[in-house]
Amino acid sequence: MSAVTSPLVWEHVQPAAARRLLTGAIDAFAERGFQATTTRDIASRAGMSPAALYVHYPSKERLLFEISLYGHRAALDVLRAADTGDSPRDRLAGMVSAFTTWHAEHHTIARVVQYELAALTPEHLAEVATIRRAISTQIEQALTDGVSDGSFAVEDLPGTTLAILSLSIDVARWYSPTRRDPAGLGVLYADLALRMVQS
Amino acid sequence: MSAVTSPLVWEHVQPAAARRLLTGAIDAFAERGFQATTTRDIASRAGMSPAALYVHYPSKERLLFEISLYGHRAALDVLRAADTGDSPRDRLAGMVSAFTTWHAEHHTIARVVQYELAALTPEHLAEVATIRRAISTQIEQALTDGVSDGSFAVEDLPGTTLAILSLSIDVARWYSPTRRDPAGLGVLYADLALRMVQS
DNA sequence: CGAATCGCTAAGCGCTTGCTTAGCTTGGCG
DNA sequence: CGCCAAGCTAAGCAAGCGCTTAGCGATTCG
Repeated sequence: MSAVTSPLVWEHVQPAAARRLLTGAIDAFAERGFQATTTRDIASRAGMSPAALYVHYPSKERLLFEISLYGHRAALDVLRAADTGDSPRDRLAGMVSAFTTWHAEHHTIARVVQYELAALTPEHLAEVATIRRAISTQIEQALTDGVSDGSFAVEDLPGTTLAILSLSIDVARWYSPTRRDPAGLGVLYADLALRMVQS
Repeated sequence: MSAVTSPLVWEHVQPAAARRLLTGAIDAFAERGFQATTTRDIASRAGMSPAALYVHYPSKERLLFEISLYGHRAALDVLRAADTGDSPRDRLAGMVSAFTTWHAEHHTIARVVQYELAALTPEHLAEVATIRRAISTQIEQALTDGVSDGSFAVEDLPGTTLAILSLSIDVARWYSPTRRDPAGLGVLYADLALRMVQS
């Protein structure tokens, strides 16, 4: 489906120079990490002088926050859009498949989203943590419903929720586009998740 | 020594000042990341002046390499020591349980091991990559044996190997000692891994 | 004893960092 | 035309970086 496989769209970031800075920052943060990335590096990826960055963003951290916030929202949107099955089984399979595929397809931004949380200010981290809790709840609800109707057998509900999310999230750490295709990985992981919980 | 790093034994690092620098570096790297950690921070955790670090280690990167190398070797040793069951089922359960427990118990060093690879020099990274391949092989062999004797049904062998390892490794990202105990987590994850592959 | 060695500190070097300042160019509009 | 705001650059500042140097006190040993 298009929501899952379509590339991330950044048209809402205006003007174009701000957008070039943002996408350049995503690449740089994913490659080297936030701390090892210099404002000079980000600016040069956008074809600008270092000072131009501060016309559009007040700080390097703010750039990270915009990326993190948008990335978290996109991931939650993908999860919710995939939560459409008729049975808990279909819902879980659809969500794990979509969430995994998203982390593979957008592994660059996913890496920033998942591994640079510590570089955010406490206020910005709190804002992002709200979205993270919603993501977790989305999976946990499907598991709860499956236990209720007898299709799932789950002893440790929070632990199993965490494990399933963890599996998809860790894709961002190791994924490389030359190794396997995102959609196929989504199918494999949906199957593994189902086997983990089915009664 | 901090409570976090005490479970691992570092007596082989001599003299004691070098050991204090190393364990201080583990805590600092795990907390802030390699790039955000200063040599002044590491030295002050060991109760020394910054210059004293260079009496024992030629560079900050070398300190990371010693930590990464020892951590990888410890993880591989734990896996091999747990590969003692009579059946593929027992072997896989034992290894996943031990590997997961290790990542929870030593999540501080595990974080450095898993997330600071990019800060190593190419030569040091290559040395560590050899151990990582051995870790992967250890799990893959148990799966292969289980498929051969019919106890496992695995369609995508490298993909499933990666998923099982990924599940344990990601524990280092989120684990906090206040949330759950390492041994219980090992048992849960061993069960999840078995359900993923059993025929 | 004197000389050498070990483990350490105070001071600081050369460089890079995030960010600021001053000023230029461009295009829209009366 | 003159004026101004938007978007940019060149230059640079204060602070902090990894790492080096010079030298000091304690210990070891011929």
